[in-house]
Parts: sequence; structure tokens; C-alpha cells
Amino acid sequence: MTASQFKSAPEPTLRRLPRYLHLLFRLREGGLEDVSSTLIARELKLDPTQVRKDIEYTDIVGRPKTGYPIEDLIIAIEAFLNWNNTEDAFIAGVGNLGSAMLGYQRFKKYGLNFVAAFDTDKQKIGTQIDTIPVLSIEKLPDLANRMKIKFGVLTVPPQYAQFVAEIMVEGGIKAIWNFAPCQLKLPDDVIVENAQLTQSLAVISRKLHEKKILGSD
Amino acid sequence: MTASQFKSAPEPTLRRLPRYLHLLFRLREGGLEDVSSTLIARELKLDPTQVRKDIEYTDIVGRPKTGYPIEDLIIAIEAFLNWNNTEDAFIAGVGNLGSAMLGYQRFKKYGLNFVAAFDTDKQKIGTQIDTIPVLSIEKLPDLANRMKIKFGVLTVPPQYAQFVAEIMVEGGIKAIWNFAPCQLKLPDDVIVENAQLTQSLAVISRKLHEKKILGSD
DNA sequence: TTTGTATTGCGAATTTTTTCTCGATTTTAT
DNA sequence: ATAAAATCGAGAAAAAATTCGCAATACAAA
Repeated sequence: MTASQFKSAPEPTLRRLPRYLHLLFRLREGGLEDVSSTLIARELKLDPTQVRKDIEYTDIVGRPKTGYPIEDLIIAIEAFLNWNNTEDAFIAGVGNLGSAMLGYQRFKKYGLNFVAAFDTDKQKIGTQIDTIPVLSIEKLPDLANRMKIKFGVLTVPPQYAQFVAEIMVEGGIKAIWNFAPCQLKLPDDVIVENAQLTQSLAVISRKLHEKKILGSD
Repeated sequence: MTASQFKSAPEPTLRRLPRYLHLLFRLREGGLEDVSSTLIARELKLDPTQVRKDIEYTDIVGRPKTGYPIEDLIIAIEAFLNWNNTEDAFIAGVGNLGSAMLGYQRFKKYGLNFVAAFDTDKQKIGTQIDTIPVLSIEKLPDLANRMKIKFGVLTVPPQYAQFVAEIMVEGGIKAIWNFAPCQLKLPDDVIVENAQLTQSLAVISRKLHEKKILGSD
């Protein structure tokens, strides 16, 4: 365990790493062995230096003239994000979005393995969604503790989000991926990442609005 | 149409505005009339000055000692994001995520109104999802042109994303909200916002990983 | 009326992130 | 073997975003 693993990357960097990864998968499929920061930058419309700086965080060294070995770079990024070790996770809220999340087997590639889903709807409890059992939310804390689950995904309606989040914390969950559009109030040692679609929508809404305003001149 | 409407806000600001909005809704329900940057900052764990700077972009003026009228602030933020005028939109890809998006009537509150969905699956074509008809993707360009649709949501599998995005552009769509984990190559005048879940997942994955590393010392 | 308090809004300072510059290095071609 | 081309990596510079400091202002209480 090297010291560099303790070095925290800035959030913009963390957000770019998955984009590199997707590109690298595609390039690898294409039979490429090495990749340069120049190529990545051109494909992703970024600055080559920025790509190099980002990659530095993952502790891989490139070679002049050839760049980085794609295979090694993939492994390094995955290791940096801990996506090589799958993390068992609970998900609370089996509505539209929750079901969609469960349906994505893709998440397993990103280090996330759903082991159980929770809901309050008696119609859903006892069923399975893509082999994942749906259980009563009352069982969450005890089960989380016993299974040592540290990762929770929150896809419940906003009015229940705080309540369910507290249940997760009670079960010893340390990281909550929150899809509800609200601010959770939890102990400081709980990591909360808000993955709100409305944030992303705001960016594109405003850009389109600006374009319309400018375009009408 | 004031000059300030042309002033573009930085992306971090755009991402925070919806969070303010959600909080404001909650405060309004609670019967509050005014809100200070201090209060918003405390609730959302931000810096009060940052909140004020963000709000400045929406062209509303607060009053010393009392802050901002909640109602006015809501209207100002919504206007800034153009969420007071609903934008008609097409969505391509009626899989898990696409269906989930269609199921969210909530989006109408955020200025987004789905008028038609598109897919290649003959089983799905001709059906309706939450009153939205699912049509063959071939019909997209012509229909988009005739209905003057400017906003497209892309929830198709990554291998089809580029192809379908080009079809959208052919139909005159100017803003694409892309959920596929890939980089679209489109004309420069097309706005693309990548709303990839993996980006958000990367942030929380790394934070949890760091916590584990540090915690084990 | 006066005093105390909480707030906005603006410019300055700081911090963070991105971009630029360039020497050192490795491969390829001559 | 030598020259040419392409890249990395590191430090400096620039740009962007955040935070600080404070005067001006509005309200409430004395």
C-alpha cells in the first residue's frame, strides 16, 4: 500500500476517470496496445496535459513516444477507483429508477454488486428483480450489520429519503449514493454522493436557453 | 430581455441551483417567506458567500437582514434555467433507464415534457409508456423536424448511441442529454450533456476506498 | 430615537484547477 | 549511428472558482 494511494484526487479528475476507462475499453477492443494522452485528449475533447495530470493520480508511468500501455492503464484506473474489488451493496426503493439500477448488470463491472433490495410496498416484498430479492425495509439494519454492507443506494421518494438513510446508517452503511433530490443530514463520517439528475438537467437546460437567447439576436 | 440573461453561469453554479430550488420548495411548504444565504448555506453545507454569488446570476436582489423572498427566488431560479417554460423532448431507448425516465412525471416540473419515445424493438413499438407513445426510431428525424423538437434524451445502449445521436441531429435536435457511457461526435453547435452515472459512482467509490485505506491505519 | 444585530453585495485575496512551456526520453527512420 | 518525431513529466503561468473582509443597509428591540 503506497503512500500515493492516500493522495486524494480532485473531484473533476474523479469524474473524468470513468470517461477514460470507457474509451480505453473501446480502444482495447480495437486491438490497440498503447495510448497517448494526446489521443485520449483528442477523443474526449480535453487538454493533453490535463489527461496526463489525471493519470498521474493513478500512479502509472507512461513512456515517451508511445504513451501508456492500455491494459496497465485500465488496471490502474480500476484499482484507483476500487472497481477491481466488487463492493456488496443494498438498494432501497424499488420504483422506476431502482428497478432500472437493478437491471443494469453493468454495475458489476464498476465494482458494485447489489445483494438485496428493500421497499415498503407489500406487493414487491418477496419478489425478485433480476435475481435480487426485494425485502421489507425493516430488515435492512440487521441484515446490513450481519453482512457488513458498507454501500447503500437510495432511490426512494424524497419524502422518505432522510428516514431510510438513517436506517442505512443504523445498519452500519458508510457510503450512500443518493438519488433523491434532497440534502441528507447524517453523521459526518458517512459519505454521501448526490447523483441527482436534476443537476445535470440544469446544466443542459441553461445552455439550451442561452443558445436560444443568443440565437434570436 | 436584460443583458444579464446572457451572462453564463459557471457549471458548478448551475449544478447547485437545483439544490437551492429543492430546499426552497421545502422551506416554502414549511410556511417560510424569506430565506438568507446563511440559512441555505447551513442546510446545504456550503459557504454563504458562494450561495450569494450563485444567486446573483439569477438577477434577484436580496434585502439586508431578511435575505431573499422565497417565492421570488424560486421564480428567478426557474426562469434562469428556463424551467418555467416546458421544453418538448424526445427520448430514444426505452430500456430500463428510458422507462424510468418516462415514468417520472417529475420532469415536467423541471421544464421537460416527453412527447414521444423511440426504440427499435418491435415488441415495444406501438405501445405506450405512461401515456407516451413508443415509435419506430426511423420516424424520429421527420417527426422532430415537423414538431420542432430541440431536446433529445439518449438512453440507448452505448453501441448505438452515436448512430441514434446523429439521427437526432438530422431531425434538428440541438441539445442531447446523453446517458450512454461514450463520447458523441457531433457538430459543434449541438449541446451535449453527459449524465453518466458512472461518473458519480467514481466519486463515491474513491471516497469510500480512501476511507477504508485511512481507516485501517 | 438610538443601538445592536443580521444580512446583502462587492472587491480583494486565496485556493483550486487548467493550461502552457520546455527539457529529457524513447522509438522510428535514414 | 545519427537524426527526426512524438511523447511524458515537472514546474510555471493563467484561469476559474471559492472564500474573506467589510461598508452599507434594513429591521428589531431598548
